[in-house]
Amino acid sequence: MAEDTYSHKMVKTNHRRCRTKFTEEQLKILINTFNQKPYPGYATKQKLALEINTEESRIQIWFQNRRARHGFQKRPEAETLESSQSQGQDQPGVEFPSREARRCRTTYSASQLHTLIKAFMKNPYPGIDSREELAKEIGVPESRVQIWFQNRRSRLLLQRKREPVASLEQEEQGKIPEGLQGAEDTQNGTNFTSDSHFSEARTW
DNA sequence: GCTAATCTAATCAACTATAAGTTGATTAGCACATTAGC
Repeated sequence: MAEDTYSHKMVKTNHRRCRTKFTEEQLKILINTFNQKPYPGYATKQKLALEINTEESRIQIWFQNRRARHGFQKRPEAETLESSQSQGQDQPGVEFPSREARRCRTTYSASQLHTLIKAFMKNPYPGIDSREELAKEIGVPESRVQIWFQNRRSRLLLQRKREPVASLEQEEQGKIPEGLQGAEDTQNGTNFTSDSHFSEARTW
């Protein structure tokens, strides 16, 4: 991460991403935007990121945490461009404008996928350093690598639950990532066991 | 239909201030998260 590029203070940690420390001015802008637009689209997040000189992915996380911790009403379902104009009336001052455009969907090439899958088989929980290295290698933002690993783990867990027998056979044939077979995470010394289904072995 | 993007809820962990609260980062998702682009 080009942490020196950004104006917020970064604190070095071992395996996780450095904790972002927003300045008062940055928080003021974030809170102000949140009060008007608790579900910003990609364009808004990008604009905010430029404005307060941070990464768009940090804005995303900040909004997620903010929504979760401030008793905020969940996003109304089935918003449409036409009907959404009247949304948000239950919360004075809060807009639920038409759902803004998402980030453009990333399309991975065969070689990018090959690299990602290879890395996943080595360690399904890469730390920030590994993710950044991978991101650099395949030429995508680190945040995309993080999302790819999240989705990959999710799909694999789902697949294991739906087809436990088939998954076992795959494991026997070595098709399941080592991380599910008790391989060691060399970055933090954490052991992953197949029974743990990833999460219970997380001991940051 | 597949899967990237997004979401909630729970939890970990750094920080501030010195025991506990705040908040950024990470994770799973269970009648198997949902939404949406290709």
